[in-house]
Amino acid sequence: MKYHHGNLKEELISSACIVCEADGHDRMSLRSIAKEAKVSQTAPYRHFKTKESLLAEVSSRGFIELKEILHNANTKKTLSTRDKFLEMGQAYIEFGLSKRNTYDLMHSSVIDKNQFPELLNSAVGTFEELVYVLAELNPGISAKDLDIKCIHHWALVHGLVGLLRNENLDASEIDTPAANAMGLVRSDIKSFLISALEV
Amino acid sequence: MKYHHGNLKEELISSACIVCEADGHDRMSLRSIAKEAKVSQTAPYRHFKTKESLLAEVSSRGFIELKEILHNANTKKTLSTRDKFLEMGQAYIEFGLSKRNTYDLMHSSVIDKNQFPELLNSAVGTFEELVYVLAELNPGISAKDLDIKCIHHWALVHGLVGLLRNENLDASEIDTPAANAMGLVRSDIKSFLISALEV
DNA sequence: TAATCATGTTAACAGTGTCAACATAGGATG
DNA sequence: CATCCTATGTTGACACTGTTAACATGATTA
Repeated sequence: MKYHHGNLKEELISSACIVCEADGHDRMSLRSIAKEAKVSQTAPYRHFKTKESLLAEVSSRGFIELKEILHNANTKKTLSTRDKFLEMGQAYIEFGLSKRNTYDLMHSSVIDKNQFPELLNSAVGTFEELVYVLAELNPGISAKDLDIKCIHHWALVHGLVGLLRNENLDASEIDTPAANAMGLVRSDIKSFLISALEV
Repeated sequence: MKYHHGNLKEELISSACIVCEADGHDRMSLRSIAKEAKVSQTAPYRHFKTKESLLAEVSSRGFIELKEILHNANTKKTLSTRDKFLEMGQAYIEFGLSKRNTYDLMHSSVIDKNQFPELLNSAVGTFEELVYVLAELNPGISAKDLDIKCIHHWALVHGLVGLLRNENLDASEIDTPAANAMGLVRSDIKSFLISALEV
């Protein structure tokens, strides 16, 4: 039983990633993940100033993973630019729905991104993938219009994730226009994207 | 000093609404709002089974207020249908940005909406305002297409709020495409809506 | 008047983030 | 090699949290 762990910081982060996704970031306690690493409850404070800064690391990794996913969609060589774009949209939504709690953390206000420059970088970096493909899709577009188009499409998929995630009406216990529409979109996200993005 | 408060439930709710908006729902403690009402820390449990159920009430009121705001925008008699629609979009975004923390709570996953039928009703009820104006704007549209259009536009404004809220880059401390675009859109939301909604 | 019941209180529990004070190990320096 | 420094661990404590159980009060109702 050695006194020093050797790889504690990394283990805490990856453990936090797992717990956050499994239980939600608000249900994750610093003490519990310290215990999981077989380490005292205050050991994490040697590596993270606060709980928030550990969560910032988790969030940052989420953005990095999302960026990779988008990048993969954007570099499928067999696809046309338009299809790459659609693929990215689907990939984004899939990430938001499958990594639900992590996605939640990434857009949560419990972390002040301005306090964590690295996180801020990861977050805005994700944006770049969208810029690339939209530039390719709209040759000759002005920088300003390109930026606005990015916001437009990003907002759309981000908003859709929010709606599909929060209004979990797929249990179809209630019968309202909102529930019906949600189910409709969910069952065929690609068609929705084609009509909404008008590409 | 009377033993019974008389109007505790209502006071707790309105107090919770204020604190939630001021500090964020995660920083609100049941004890602090009990103290504010000059009542013991366990008194709230006579009116709310858990803290979550008090937050559900706050969230529900948020949806009701939002619905009213949208309804007001939708019933400005001097406006054309198209302008009413734009007004609603702006009003939605304005609500999301000004009642930031309340909006956060409304879309937070700390409350399981399925456990609070009244909250669920308030939430989906907000959707209806959008249905009305879009139906008027698209005469003869099929029910299915109408639903999908609603999702589309709702997702757009909801997503935009999320982006503008989370990536608080208006301090312009960093200079990236994302930050620039965000500032651009923020400074003229109406123009953005016109181009994005293509109305 | 007497009983019931909604609504308050106090005391306690387990759990939380965080800090101060101390312990240990391993690498740098003489 | 001996010594010190620093990074990294531990223990104990503090104030705070949500929540429950047991008890008190006062208004309504039989």
